[in-house]
Amino acid sequence: MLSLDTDSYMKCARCGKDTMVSDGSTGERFCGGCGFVIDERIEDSGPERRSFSKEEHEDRTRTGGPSSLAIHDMGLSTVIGYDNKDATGKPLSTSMKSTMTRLRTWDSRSQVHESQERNFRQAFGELGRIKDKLALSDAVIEKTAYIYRKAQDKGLVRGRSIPGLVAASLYMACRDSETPRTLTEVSQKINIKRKEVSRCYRLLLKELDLKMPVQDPIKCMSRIASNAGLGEKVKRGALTILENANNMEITAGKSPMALAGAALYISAVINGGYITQKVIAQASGITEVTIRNRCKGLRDSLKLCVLSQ
DNA sequence: TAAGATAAGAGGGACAT
DNA sequence: ATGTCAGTCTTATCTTA
Repeated sequence: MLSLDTDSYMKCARCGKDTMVSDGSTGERFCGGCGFVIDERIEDSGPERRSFSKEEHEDRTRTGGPSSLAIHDMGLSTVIGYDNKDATGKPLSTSMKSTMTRLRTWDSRSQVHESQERNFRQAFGELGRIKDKLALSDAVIEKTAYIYRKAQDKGLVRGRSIPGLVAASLYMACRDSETPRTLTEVSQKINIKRKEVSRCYRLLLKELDLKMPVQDPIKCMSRIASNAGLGEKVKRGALTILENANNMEITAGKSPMALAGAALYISAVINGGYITQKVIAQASGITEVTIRNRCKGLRDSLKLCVLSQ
């Protein structure tokens, strides 16, 4: 009798029933039948390309997957249809029509009822734009939304700048999914002071009790290499340099981008490629001075390496 | 002109008070 | 909570090859 459009139907991986329920606050999903939990559902990054109504079908290229954490209600709300027909297609009686009108009103109100949800809408209004600017994957955006929701649950949003926290969540999502984006990049593209983002990031790290992997210089390397137009051979050379440096334990506390850049520079020089420190510096977003300093360290470690062999 | 050196300052972590 | 300290990175400027 109600015409419901919902995309929450999903079979449980354990019991196979259509009883998956999602926790509205965190986006975690569990099976209402057997209790099977899919934690961190954003880990499975395959885009959901299902559609359950004509409108949604036409719309899906713009909105991404029909169920997204980046939509304020995760796209899981029910919508009461407007055609005033029952499930078999027969017109509704007059009294039922007025009932449905009333239900519709309450239904639409409840969707934005909580201030949390309004907050979330505000926070994610421009996320799509940012995604394009930083060339990020859907998975990272989903993770950003997941982290932001966690922060919201902890009450970290109140009294703080929403863009700052979104930026911090985004940076955190990048770190977590090993997508090398620097704090500076993120803050520049979102147009917030780096300091602010960095403060929020540390707050999240502390309050959410999360451990972030240290940025891998090797991941940064290929990015710098392509920025600077360096070849495969140079990259391989830089890789061994970085591995040596890791073994020598001189990498702790150093900026991974700087290490990667310095390794690439040294490798390029060794392999006869002509490249200036300036180019590397621009490609990595690190100053020439820092590149030089890292070069010094890496060269020392390389010398020691050769001597000990 | 590229590379190296030096100095001053910002921002943050560790640690003690 | 606040201050100090060592370490990193950045900006700016000067020197060297």
